[in-house]
Amino acid sequence: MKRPTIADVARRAGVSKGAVSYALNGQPGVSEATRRRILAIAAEIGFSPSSAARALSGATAKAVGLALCRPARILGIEPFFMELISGVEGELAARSYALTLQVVADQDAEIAVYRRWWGERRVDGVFICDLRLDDRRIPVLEELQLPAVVIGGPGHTGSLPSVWSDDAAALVETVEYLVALGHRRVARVGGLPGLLHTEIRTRAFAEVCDRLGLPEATTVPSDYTGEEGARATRRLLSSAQRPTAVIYDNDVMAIAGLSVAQEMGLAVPGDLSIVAWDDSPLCQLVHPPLTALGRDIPAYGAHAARHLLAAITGEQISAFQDETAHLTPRGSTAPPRVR
Amino acid sequence: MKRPTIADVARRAGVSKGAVSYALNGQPGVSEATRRRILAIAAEIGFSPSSAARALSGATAKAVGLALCRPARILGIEPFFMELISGVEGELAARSYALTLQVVADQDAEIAVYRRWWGERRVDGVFICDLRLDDRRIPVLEELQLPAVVIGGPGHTGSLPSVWSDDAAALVETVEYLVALGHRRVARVGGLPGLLHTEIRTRAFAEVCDRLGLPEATTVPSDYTGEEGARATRRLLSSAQRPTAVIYDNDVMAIAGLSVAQEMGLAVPGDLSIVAWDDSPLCQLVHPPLTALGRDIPAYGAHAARHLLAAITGEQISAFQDETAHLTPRGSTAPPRVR
DNA sequence: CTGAAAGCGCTTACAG
DNA sequence: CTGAAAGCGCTTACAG
Repeated sequence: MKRPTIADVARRAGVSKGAVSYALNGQPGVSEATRRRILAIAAEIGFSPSSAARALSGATAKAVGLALCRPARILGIEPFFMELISGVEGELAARSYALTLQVVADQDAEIAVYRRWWGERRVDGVFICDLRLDDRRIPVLEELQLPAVVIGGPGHTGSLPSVWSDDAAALVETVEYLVALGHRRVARVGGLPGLLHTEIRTRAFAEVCDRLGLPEATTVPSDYTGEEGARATRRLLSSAQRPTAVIYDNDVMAIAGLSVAQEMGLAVPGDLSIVAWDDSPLCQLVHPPLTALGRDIPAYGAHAARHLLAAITGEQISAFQDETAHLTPRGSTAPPRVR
Repeated sequence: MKRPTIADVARRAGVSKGAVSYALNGQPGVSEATRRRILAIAAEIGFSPSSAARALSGATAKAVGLALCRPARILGIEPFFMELISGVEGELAARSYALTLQVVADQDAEIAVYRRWWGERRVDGVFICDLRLDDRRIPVLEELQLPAVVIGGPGHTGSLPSVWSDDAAALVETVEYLVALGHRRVARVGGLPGLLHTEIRTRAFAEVCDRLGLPEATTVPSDYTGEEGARATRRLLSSAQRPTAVIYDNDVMAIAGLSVAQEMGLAVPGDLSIVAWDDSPLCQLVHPPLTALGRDIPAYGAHAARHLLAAITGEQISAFQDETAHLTPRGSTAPPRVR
């Protein structure tokens, strides 16, 4: 089947190709009646302008890029990215933008992808995830002047705009809640060290514990997998002064921690309270259901997409603060049992 | 920063644009020495050919499309798609193909996306997931002659090639295993009705139960969510002749079923054995760990990608049978406790 | 082996 | 308001 071109539409409408282009793009230069007729014909013969031709003649590629740098098993098990993508897509689809996805092995590969996309003019802009301290991607994107929105922060984004959520505040709220329940020995199983949001949470945890006069604010670093979450939990629960509450940096580790507690004969929440960051449906599937820090991730993605599209059209945008995660208490937290 | 074009490379190399094109694409027409020099210069100034220009001049778009038709919360919670995408990406990246992802609301929207992609020449081919009986997407893709690979089957793919796994065989193996353990009342919580693989499993379940002389092979339809899995489980466990073993069509429903059993005071596996289809890391996070039917999903995606790329280059390909899921027995299955 | 040129399908000033 | 034409950056026959 032959793809219809703008010339086919022009011929059938009895106008020039230029007129068709104006009509399609909502530009002045054609009468309203002609525009209607052209649009009707285009729809009738199933015409969509060639994205290549459009991109080549100076218009935009109508595509944005997302490079993800996580191994397959972590990517699969964390609902975060798919929920984010769903939200991004909603916003993009409304403007007929495509999302180009690439899974990369490391930061060098990711930077190479950005350079290639830029050279190929394949995307009009990109999202940056998993921001790091001194992130090497930032200066590259600044140099290329490729529109970009950082999903994360605050700060450490160079001159790039960002969409972020106040993790420090959410963590403080959580610790204060646990302390209000009567907990004094609170520990944390953290995400990958080096990621900005991990560091922000770690610092906030240390500060709030210090402020509230809690003994030692232990953060055990981990990598978001269930295995590591389980191992970290065993270590914490085997110590002489074991914690009565643990905060996990994602839901999968929290579920693994719950299993470990049960396997070690500790009652949840009687002997151990558990809080999960990222409130996915998984948290409500286990027994007891997990108290969790949640927020609307698809909406977060939608905001990021909206800002990226604005940046592409040349609007001057800066940092946007998304909602702060809120705590939903469920069965996994309670006052510590007196021993 | 200005993007380098083929003309920049040609100028610096002192050759024509045509020569640069030949050198870049490994075509004859330039000497080996010249080719090397051109490639070195291209690398030096960071030149990547414009994908738009390339696509416009008759070459391929160097992109394939994947449209996903599931709501955000299901998309997020099922590791399947992200694992599939990871595998697809590995194969695509090796050939510098991009993956264009689109989340759609329903089949009509999905079909519209295919027509648009085709008209825009945005992709060279597409993957089709979640095959249905009498799938309306098949004739559209045949009509458009857009290269496509169906991820699913066997059969019901019209003239399109497919990559599939023998779900019927896996289900039979599972039921036979449960019967060998001594189970007689086996039930199943199925996936979305209408999806081909759901129907294949349902039919295989009915047949094997009949062959082995088991009483009534009940399949309760569901939708892959934990809530529905829990509800279906409550219904099954509340019946007079409750099953002693349940097979779930995904891991999330199985985990929900485990919670329901515990909430109803039934021991797993003593009173109830549980088998999950899709052996994600989640299955090992719960207590007891779930016996599961698993296979290598990233590899499945890689095979699909390899076949799609072959179809795009015009190779004649047909159906490819991937490995059959195999059962990994864990703590959630055992002989039924005598009552 | 190399160079000059046409053409892919659009967009967008520029005349009418 | 409309038409003719240049140009985006490649690929690929066609001459030399």
